[in-house]
Amino acid sequence: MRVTSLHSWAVNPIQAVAIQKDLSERIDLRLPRDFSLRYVAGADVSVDRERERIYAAVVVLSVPDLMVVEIRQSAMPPEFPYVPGLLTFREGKVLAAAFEQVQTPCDLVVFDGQGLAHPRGLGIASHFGLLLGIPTVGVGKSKLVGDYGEPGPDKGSSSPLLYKGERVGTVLRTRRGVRPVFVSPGNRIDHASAVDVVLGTCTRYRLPEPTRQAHLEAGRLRSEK
DNA sequence: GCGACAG
DNA sequence: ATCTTGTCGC
Repeated sequence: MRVTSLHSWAVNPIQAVAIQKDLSERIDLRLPRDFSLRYVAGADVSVDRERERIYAAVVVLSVPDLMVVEIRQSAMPPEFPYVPGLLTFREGKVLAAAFEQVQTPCDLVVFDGQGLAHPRGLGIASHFGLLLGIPTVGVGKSKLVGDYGEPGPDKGSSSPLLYKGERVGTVLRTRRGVRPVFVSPGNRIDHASAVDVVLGTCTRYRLPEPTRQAHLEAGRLRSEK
């Protein structure tokens, strides 16, 4: 996959915020007219503070069978601290290196984190949506910003996530009884479609397969040796 | 000043 | 994110 160089990764928190404000203006929540989901990818990272190493994995699955068809990994020293709201600048560089190796023509990517549901409207899913040029969805295990009502207990139950008077995502129950996940559009996708993609890629676990598989692969890379 | 705070 | 086996509950 081609990762557009819209900016440097060698920045400080002040510059990172400026980049987010600038890029957020380019977010488009409209689904491409010719969109069809044949291959979906998932991305995630694992961090080893002891070895001072951050491991990334991008896994591609076919749709609708959800079989893993490609796995790409990358590792490097962390160069940016974890700061709520600036996650992309900690995980971005190593993730980009993994995406560059992907050969399968992916139609959409699911990220472990927020998309639109971010202080400046540019969570990791939105940011990479711009860098990759294809639809992206953010699926966070917890909330970063916004208010919501607890969704019902059944799988598929949801409630809108609101922030500053706007809808920024959906709090979605992906399995009966489990804690809900926070789904938000990255770029080039709407709220309803984002939820459809998540429900369509969830099997027997709380997290969708793309992200779940990526999480496992990042962990395996970290464990080898 | 106080509370919130993706991974 | 990460430290970590068994165990309580649907």
